[in-house]
Amino acid sequence: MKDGPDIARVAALIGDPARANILAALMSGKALTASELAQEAGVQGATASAHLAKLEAGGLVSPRKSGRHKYFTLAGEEVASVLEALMGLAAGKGHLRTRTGPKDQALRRARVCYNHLAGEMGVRMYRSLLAKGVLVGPDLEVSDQGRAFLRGLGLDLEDLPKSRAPLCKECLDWSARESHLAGRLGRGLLTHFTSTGWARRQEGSRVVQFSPEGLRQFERHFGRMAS
Amino acid sequence: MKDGPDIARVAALIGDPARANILAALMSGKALTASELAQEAGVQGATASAHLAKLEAGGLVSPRKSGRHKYFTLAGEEVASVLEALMGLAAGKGHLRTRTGPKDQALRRARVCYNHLAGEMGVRMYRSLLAKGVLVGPDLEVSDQGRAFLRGLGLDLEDLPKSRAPLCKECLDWSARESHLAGRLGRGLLTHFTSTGWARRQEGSRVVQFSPEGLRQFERHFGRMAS
DNA sequence: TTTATGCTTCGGTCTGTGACGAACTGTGCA
DNA sequence: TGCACAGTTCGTCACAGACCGAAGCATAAA
Repeated sequence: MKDGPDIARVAALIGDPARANILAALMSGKALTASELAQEAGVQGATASAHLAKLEAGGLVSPRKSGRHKYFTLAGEEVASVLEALMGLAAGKGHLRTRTGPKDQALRRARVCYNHLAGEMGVRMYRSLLAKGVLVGPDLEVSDQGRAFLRGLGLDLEDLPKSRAPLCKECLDWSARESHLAGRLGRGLLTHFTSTGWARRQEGSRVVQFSPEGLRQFERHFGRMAS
Repeated sequence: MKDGPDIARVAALIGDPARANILAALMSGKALTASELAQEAGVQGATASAHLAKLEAGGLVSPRKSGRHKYFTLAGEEVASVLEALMGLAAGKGHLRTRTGPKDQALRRARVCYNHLAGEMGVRMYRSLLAKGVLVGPDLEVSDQGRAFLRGLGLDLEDLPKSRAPLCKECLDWSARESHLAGRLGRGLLTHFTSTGWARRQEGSRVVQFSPEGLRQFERHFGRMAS
């Protein structure tokens, strides 16, 4: 039964603790330099460099040189998806790295997944968009009324950066075990929330913090959050 | 940034070639004995036993003793999902284990994913079910007209084995890069296809072979397949 | 230029772990 | 009762690869 793609290579790449830490750090969606990643991973620069070379060769991260710095990002949404799915498995088995604390609570509620909103609030938003008929069909197209709804939020689809990446894509959530919205629209919504001041990214973590006013607005458009 | 679950442990578990082969073999959905898995993985019995113990401790496979045999299956749909997602990544990077041959073609067209239908035909079926309104809403509930449609196929929801597992669940396809249907209904549909003789499982592989009549029926209900 | 900094390459050490054969346990069949 | 077979346990071995410090290149600032 040696059908199909070589799964072990990719998994082994993710399977090293240092590399896993690097990838987890990159899940924030930010581009980080080699030395920042070395610190995140808890290893020396030389070691991190070797790890990053492997990740790059394996197509999991993309480098971008800028001056004497080298910035790394995840290679794409698909990589982020797999990482979230793996977190789902690990969390389900109770292999939590840290005991569930207040920070963990915040992570479950709202966090950045690569470049879009995840956690309970991300799931809530996704379900609401489907229920309202903003996203329709198997391909998650934006309906006409959906465009109107988004404009009501202050977001115009035409303003989104154009690229070959799909407009809408679903991504499985490790904490809520349900899908949330990724893709260009997912990214657009998150940046919209932060740029309007409804939410802000917590420094050095993936937590997304909503302001009281931002939460009120969020609930007005997407329905009430439990508790 | 040591947030979240311990992803490295699970990934390392999958990252060993022998274990990856074992898991890939179990993706057929069949329960296999320790020695069969040893052969699949290409290692001696003792080695396989050690690997299986680790996989079991990690919660990726579930054992079931029967006489002097010990059968293993994947621990659940979620595990299968992650494996498919990993295959997607690996395939996308061109890390194909084998050069694309006729068998690979057949795998892309229709194959078993744990216990349900995947590949182009699985994706086609899933999209058709959504378009027809058989499955509705963010939770993929079966509508009333959906029940009628399924009865027309000869499948009664009441006949499905009851369990706590969700009725409908989506699973990402590595070859088509779109979702297909998992969950109890996904399983029910595949077994329905095989029990009516529309399709049969190819021995020792994950390929699903549709008979001419079966293909005709499939297309009548779910729309025409390309080429 | 010189100096400082970020990253990579090189050489060397060391731990982890995957591999095997052989011996042991337990179940089923004759 | 004895044999055959499935699976596990144990001891040993060997290799891969993770890690570090120091030296080597770059690029940017002084």
